[in-house]
Amino acid sequence: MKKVESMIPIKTESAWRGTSDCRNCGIREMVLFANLNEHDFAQIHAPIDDLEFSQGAMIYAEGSTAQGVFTLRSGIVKLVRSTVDGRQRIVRVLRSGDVIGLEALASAQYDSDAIALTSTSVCRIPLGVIQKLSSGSPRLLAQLMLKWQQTLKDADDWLADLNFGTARQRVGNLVLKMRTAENSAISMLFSREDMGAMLDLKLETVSREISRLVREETIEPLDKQGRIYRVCHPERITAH
Amino acid sequence: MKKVESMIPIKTESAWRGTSDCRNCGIREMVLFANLNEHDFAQIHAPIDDLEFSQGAMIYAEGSTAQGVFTLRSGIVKLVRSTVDGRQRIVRVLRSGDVIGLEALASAQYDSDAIALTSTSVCRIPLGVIQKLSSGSPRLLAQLMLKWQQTLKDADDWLADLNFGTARQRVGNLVLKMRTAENSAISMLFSREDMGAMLDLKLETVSREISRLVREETIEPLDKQGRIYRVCHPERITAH
DNA sequence: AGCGAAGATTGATAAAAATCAAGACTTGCT
DNA sequence: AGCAAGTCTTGATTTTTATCAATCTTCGCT
Repeated sequence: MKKVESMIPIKTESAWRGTSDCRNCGIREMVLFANLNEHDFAQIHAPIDDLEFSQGAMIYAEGSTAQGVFTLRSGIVKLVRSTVDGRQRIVRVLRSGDVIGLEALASAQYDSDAIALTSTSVCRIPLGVIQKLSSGSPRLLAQLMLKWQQTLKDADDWLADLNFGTARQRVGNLVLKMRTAENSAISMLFSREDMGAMLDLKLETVSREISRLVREETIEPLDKQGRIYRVCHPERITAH
Repeated sequence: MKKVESMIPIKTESAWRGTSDCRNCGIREMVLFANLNEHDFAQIHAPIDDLEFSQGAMIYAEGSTAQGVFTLRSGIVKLVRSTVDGRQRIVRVLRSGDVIGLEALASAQYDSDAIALTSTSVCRIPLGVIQKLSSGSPRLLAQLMLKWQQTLKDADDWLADLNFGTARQRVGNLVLKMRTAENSAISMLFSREDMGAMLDLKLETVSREISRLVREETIEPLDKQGRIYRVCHPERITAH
């Protein structure tokens, strides 16, 4: 009953880019180490690796033993679960500043596959580092709570916004959700098959709804492969 | 555009049943205070209230300021979010031993409505108690991580299992998920409208699929209102 | 530049679910 | 017991989405 996709060998190439200098990290305010002080940093004894994954590479597999928690510096990552009947369901998509694999802190294993949708740069923080800091630094503890809460809210948002209503509404809401942080008029999408797995729609239906949005001039394609769009009239998606 | 349901005045009756004696709580192993010792308990200075909510009562509202986190001692609670277009979406259902409103720890407000589906008994733990203990007790901290992780996994499970596939599969999976802890052959369901809001199906579709399961003798009704069923052949739901 | 593979689009048709509508069953109330 | 309100069930029909199938585009490769 295995689907063809699962036959394709999973790429696992990742490149070690060095050890992170967290004190001077460009996205430090967004992530776990946001408000640590020198005393906190002094307690970090294990190296925090800076890793690079290419598109399609698997960052970790569902059920595998966890070495650490990841911070997504750049790129887009999908969390995939296999359902009872063997199909693949994308439960969420993560972007810069998000924490990947937080669940490992509690159970030392991952609850889903994490796969890079674009080439991706992450920091891997060993579980021991977080465990040590969480009891010693109230600053990290607060940040950790915040990340748990954001992750949970994200999960619920994903369910409430993207898996409810007609195909038109779902595709529209995904377009809105995938607008970039830098420019809220630009939305970066995925392959039609991945979008289908996110929205519980078939890829043809996704394609039709995207085409319709383009035809109605609500969005405008900016590339030739149908991945980047300008959102001209977001209000037309929200409305109705 | 408001739906009729939202016009119905929300019942808020709750009864104070006293102050909890957490040391001797019957479900202590299941919940936050699982492995606290005497020293930890001595640090609890605010009273933990034992509250009772009747069916349909709201435990808290989305966006409201949080006084505490709740532990569900008995009963069933739905978490409801209003979507952009004003409809109601049930994001999850919680049962005995689950923690309600964990998100309040990070942001001091709740991310959804919590409404009792049956009459319900909860403990309310003031935020301050958990904040104090989480920095002082590694035992509570570990338990807290575990609850975050369980809650997140629950959310993702809900999405992957219950909002994917045909109406038949969704209703079937809900029946399986709602089997009671005491007797895995008994499943306790909800109003067809609530089930629809959980599965993103219309109530008539839910009704038809339940009828079909009964007709095919996969499940057997045990009450007259269609809330309690015996699951005779769980394998028929999983299969195909 | 031409070829081939992978992905996207579009069309025709079938299947699934929503909608509209009627009737049946439960339960609480007087 | 009888009535009323609410919920559940079932049927007929329409709308939406899936399925099957045929191009069309883009992009990497030689």
